[in-house]
Amino acid sequence: MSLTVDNSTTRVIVAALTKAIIEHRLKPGSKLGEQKLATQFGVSRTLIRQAMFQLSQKHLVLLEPARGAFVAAPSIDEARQVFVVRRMLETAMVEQFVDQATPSNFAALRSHLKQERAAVAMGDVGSRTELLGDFHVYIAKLMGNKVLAELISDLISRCALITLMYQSAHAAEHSVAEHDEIINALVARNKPLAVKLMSEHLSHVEVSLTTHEHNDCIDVEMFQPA
Amino acid sequence: MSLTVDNSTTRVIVAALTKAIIEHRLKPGSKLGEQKLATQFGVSRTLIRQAMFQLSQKHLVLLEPARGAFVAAPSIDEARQVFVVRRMLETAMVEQFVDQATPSNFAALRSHLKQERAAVAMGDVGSRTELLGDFHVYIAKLMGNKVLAELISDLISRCALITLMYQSAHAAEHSVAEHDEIINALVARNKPLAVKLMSEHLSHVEVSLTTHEHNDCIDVEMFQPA
DNA sequence: TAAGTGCAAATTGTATACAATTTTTACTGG
DNA sequence: CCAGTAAAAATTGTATACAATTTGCACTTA
Repeated sequence: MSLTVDNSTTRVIVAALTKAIIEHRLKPGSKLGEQKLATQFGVSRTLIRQAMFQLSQKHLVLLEPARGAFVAAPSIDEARQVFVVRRMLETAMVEQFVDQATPSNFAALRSHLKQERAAVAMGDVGSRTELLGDFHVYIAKLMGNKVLAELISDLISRCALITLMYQSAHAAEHSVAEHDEIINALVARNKPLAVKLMSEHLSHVEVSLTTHEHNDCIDVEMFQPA
Repeated sequence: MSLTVDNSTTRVIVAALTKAIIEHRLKPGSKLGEQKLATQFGVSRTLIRQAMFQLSQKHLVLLEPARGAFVAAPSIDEARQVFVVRRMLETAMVEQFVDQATPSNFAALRSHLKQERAAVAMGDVGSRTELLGDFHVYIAKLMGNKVLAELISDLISRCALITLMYQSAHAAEHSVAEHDEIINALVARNKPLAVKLMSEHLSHVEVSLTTHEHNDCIDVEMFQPA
């Protein structure tokens, strides 16, 4: 998201809660009481409120006026909209990248792919999803467009909840394989193929999510902040 | 931006400051002291801090840790990046809109254009720029994609400072004329033409901004909150 | 029993108080 | 006169206190 702010304490809280939400130790719909969190983290409500603000920006929590903060429960429809936007943005991005990419850019992507493989092999859901998403952000960064990179990062984090909720280990492996194909198309400077592969890749990810039904789990549950 | 939060008091403050920044009563680079603003608005620093957070999300102010808030001074280069992204997003949007738009959608766009003309005729810089930007957001809304609408809205507000800084009345009229042409292409379901016109339109807006030099004005100045 | 009412407890919203940091100012020494 | 430094003032960061609102529960009543 790249908030320019952040006194690191708040950042720690945001990171911990993000991890907890992503790992489903905090379930969608469950309430995040300020005092409860404040005592858990050993800080005042002030910092918790700041963290809630930032998490709401990441669409990980929903702030309801005078009622409090709740872990977001994004609808499948919202996720679908996100993927429509991602296809728009990322096919155009790939198209442009093919024209301007340098050999070192390709090397960087290949290096990143290696990390993805490692993470998938390890089986840690959190870092796996993070790295799979970073692949897309990384391309934007290599193009030197910070705005684009931030935007894609936002879009990915926006449906991170859904992704984590539904993406299986198998689908993760599939993603890595497709990233590999995309890189090959980029290296070959095959623009139509790269665009096609990226578009299909995003569709696959989307389908792998939306085929599952959206079961609202509203259990409130305790969690340990690291 | 659509923060889900907001107790209306903060919203008022954000709106007032946004207006002040956009109308250059608060100049880029000038400091926004918390206590000063708090007394001006007759509230506590708490609400001012909330407002600063939100304004930093809109890229209208820059938050520097332990140093305070400053009116943003976006670089021309950042604006250029924003326009690269907008072209990616909005050409794809138009492409899709041609396929799915209904006659009532067209009527809605025409109606909006009428408002734009009125605003440009009136000469109020603030509402003029707002309406010109809304045209783009409106298309996204008509497509039923809230995520896309929010995103485009963010992108527009992101360089609102620059737009306001440099867009002349003449350029505004030009924009309205181009909006008109775009609508005509959409109504004719002429996809390639619509895409081309949208792309060129965004380039024109961009050029009309970047041809000016970026003079950093760092004067600190008082302002009256309505 | 189910719905409705009103008070009590809990929770969020805002203001204020205190701590930590930065900026300014005044002073010293070269 | 200028650079460097230390104390003072101002400003931001965090915690706490109080106000306003919501939630929960006991109780009444049809």
